[in-house]
Amino acid sequence: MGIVERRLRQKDEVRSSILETAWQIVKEEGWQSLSIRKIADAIEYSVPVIYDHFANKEAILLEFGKQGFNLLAKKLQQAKDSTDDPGGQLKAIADAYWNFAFRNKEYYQLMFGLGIACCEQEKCLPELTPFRNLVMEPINKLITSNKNKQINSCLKYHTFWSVMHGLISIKMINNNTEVADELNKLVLDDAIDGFIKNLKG
Amino acid sequence: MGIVERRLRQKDEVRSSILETAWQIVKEEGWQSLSIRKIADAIEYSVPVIYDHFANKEAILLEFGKQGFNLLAKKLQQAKDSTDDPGGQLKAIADAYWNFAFRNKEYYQLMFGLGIACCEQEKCLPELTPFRNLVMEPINKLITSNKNKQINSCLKYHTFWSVMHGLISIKMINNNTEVADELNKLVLDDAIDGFIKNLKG
DNA sequence: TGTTTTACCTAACACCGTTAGCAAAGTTAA
DNA sequence: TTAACTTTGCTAACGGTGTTAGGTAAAACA
Repeated sequence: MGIVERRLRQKDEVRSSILETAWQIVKEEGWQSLSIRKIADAIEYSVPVIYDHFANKEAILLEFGKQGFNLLAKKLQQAKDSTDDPGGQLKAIADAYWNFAFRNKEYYQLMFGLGIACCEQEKCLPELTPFRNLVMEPINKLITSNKNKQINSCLKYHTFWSVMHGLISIKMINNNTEVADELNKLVLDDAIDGFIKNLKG
Repeated sequence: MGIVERRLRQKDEVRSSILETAWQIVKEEGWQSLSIRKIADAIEYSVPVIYDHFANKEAILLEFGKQGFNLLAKKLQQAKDSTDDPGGQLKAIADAYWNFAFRNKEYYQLMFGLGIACCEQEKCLPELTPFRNLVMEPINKLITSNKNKQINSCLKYHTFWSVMHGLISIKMINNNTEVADELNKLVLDDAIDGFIKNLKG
């Protein structure tokens, strides 16, 4: 009897509509003004229904954080697959990371915004491992083709990531004030070029 | 007649005690749990009194943001004054910036935390100009002693700052998980070394 | 001493996240 | 078909938030 299945399906539909609606609110008003009551209003259910699907508000934000990490991983994979040259791969990855951040500002802020749901706990860090492996491989290749093999690749991975995040954060903070958009692209290229040059020795 | 002066003095004392109390709460419970009512309770005044001194809660946070920028500027100035060698100056500045961030975590998060009072508006950016000038000078010196003088120093300043911020943010997000503390220092040195090497050409 | 300004408070408004408890509907078994 | 049970969804509340309107009592001034 498919009754129980239909029920599960219906429950899943409510869950989905919660996420969809929440995401729409985040996109339109920013995640700071997302509220349980707004979601409930929009999906035309009462407030407590939402708590049948999510433990609390943070769990909803966390869901988006995970979505973001998965989407990012996909984009970075595609970037890496676009070429075989390790240096080119790093450049492509950096570019894809950059584009992801600004084409999905809401995701990025949710994923890395200080003080918010995701990434403060260790829980959600597993989603980062694909990223790590992705970046680590070309770095390792560049190092092995280098004279000075004493370089710590884990350290280099960390540097790469931090540099990326820094460039993006500062641009997001400055928003459209002060620094022109083309300049920001130059800053990215500059930093990544320097990083790769440094890797090659 | 000093009556009006005494009054102003008393009013200033209340203002100061608001800021002191607020800062204590921020240090003890984090800025996310700072509330007007908590401040009012602690200073033993009613809630609306606080609005005689600050337009709203954000204005209080903004005040701390400004304090933070001024303190940072002082620390960086000291760092720069510690040596005459431009490369050494950049290193010292980077070190001081790093230390400031982690010794004054609350300040740093208030200054750069996405979605919070400071630095989303253009208003508070003036406080950043000392930092800019400070970093720009040694960068310019390094460039002029370089063969390839086509390098844009404004771009380099921006890169320097972004890299710094990225390293710090990622460490703050990861907190004490995953990456050891000594490694983080290495990452900083690595990135800044690479940056300076790149500058020298 | 009466008038005006200032300081301060109570009480409210409109939100927020979260939960207890109840009513209605749907499902199952006798 | 009826009775028992489970699920679903609601109302209403609790305790919290930022913010403000309006009134009172004290202080300063004429």
